[in-house]
Amino acid sequence: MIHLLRQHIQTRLGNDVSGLEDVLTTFKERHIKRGELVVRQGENCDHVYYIASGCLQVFVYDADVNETTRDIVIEDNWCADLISFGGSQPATENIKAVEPCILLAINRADFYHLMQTVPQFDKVYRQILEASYANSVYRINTFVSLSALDRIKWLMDYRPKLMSRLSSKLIASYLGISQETFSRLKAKI
Amino acid sequence: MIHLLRQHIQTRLGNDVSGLEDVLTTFKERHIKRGELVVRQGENCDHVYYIASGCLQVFVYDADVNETTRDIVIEDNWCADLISFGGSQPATENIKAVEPCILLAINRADFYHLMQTVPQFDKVYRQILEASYANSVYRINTFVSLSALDRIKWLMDYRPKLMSRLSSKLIASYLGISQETFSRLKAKI
DNA sequence: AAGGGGTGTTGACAAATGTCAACGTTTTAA
DNA sequence: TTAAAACGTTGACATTTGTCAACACCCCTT
Repeated sequence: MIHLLRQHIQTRLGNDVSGLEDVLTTFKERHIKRGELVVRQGENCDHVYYIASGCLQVFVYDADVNETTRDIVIEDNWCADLISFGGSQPATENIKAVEPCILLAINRADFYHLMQTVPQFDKVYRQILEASYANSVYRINTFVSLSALDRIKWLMDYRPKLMSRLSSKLIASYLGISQETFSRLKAKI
Repeated sequence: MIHLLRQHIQTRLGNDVSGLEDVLTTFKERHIKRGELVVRQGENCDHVYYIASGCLQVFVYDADVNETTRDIVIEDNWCADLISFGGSQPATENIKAVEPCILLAINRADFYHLMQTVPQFDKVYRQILEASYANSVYRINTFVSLSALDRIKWLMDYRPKLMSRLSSKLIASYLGISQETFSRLKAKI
């Protein structure tokens, strides 16, 4: 699965990335079953994951112990509790495989080693951060400016893959509405 | 006002930042009146701003042309449409001074020049990104997991300064609720 | 001092969304 | 393969939140 990561990086930084093979060999392949937790709230998130295949849910529990989904991340993207990873703090969120996943994982020590020894690697990290941030910005704007119905339409327009491949329950939680409301509003479109 | 920025950077990177004075002289001081727009949706955001004093509102318009507030940023923090700035794209958001502000601005060309010539400067940028991202994460989690009342309580606990110094109208828009609902729920606490 | 615009609060009502329950369907696990 | 569990939909009703209007208040400006 390393070839997917190689391609991911080359697409973004060009074909001439010095030290690329050193970077690639540092990642370990992990196979995760559907439903398995990759990061648990309260524990330290000391890896960053490249998703070679599958789909991860990033969530917290609300007052009634429902899972409320902050993000859904699919293959060819990065996922981690970056705040926990960067600050060596306990994770404030959980990360769960909602499909069987193949992840390429790098631990904190190796990560910082690469940051110092491979000049281009910090560009990789910056791009992960920028992409995660941009994603968050759009998401907040949907919450402050759109109704539930319009958030559904937004999701259909901008992340149509999610609608078809994930359970209604998960999508509803991602949109911040109940499963029943989601079912009813969907029928209206 | 440059001394505030110097202190901001030294607090985060230590007192021995090589090239720090080169960095500082690159910033231009801008005085902004209350109500003035710093960044306009559709135009390019080609500066990053350090807020020496005052307060900025980052917002978009909803379908009814109400301002819906994605973020509120106070002094000793950074503000920009980072997506527009980084990608040289039109800004998707507006930024407005909700108090008289003193900003320290750096334009894109100077910014990238510093990134290449001052080794530590990209750490500054990374910290801006990380802080912005962390802030977004918490904010999304309040929307997916909390009711309007609990979002108000969250704001009182985690950003109490905002409650006392900003108008109710602005806070309500930041919380994603109407002014009237905000007024009523406040009375319940 | 007087007028005007924005703000904050409150009431009455409407609209949106949540909760609980029921039921058929699909998926999972033994 | 079969039983159990989870899922998706729908109905009835409760709760939350929004909208519109009125009004008092404050801060401007003139």
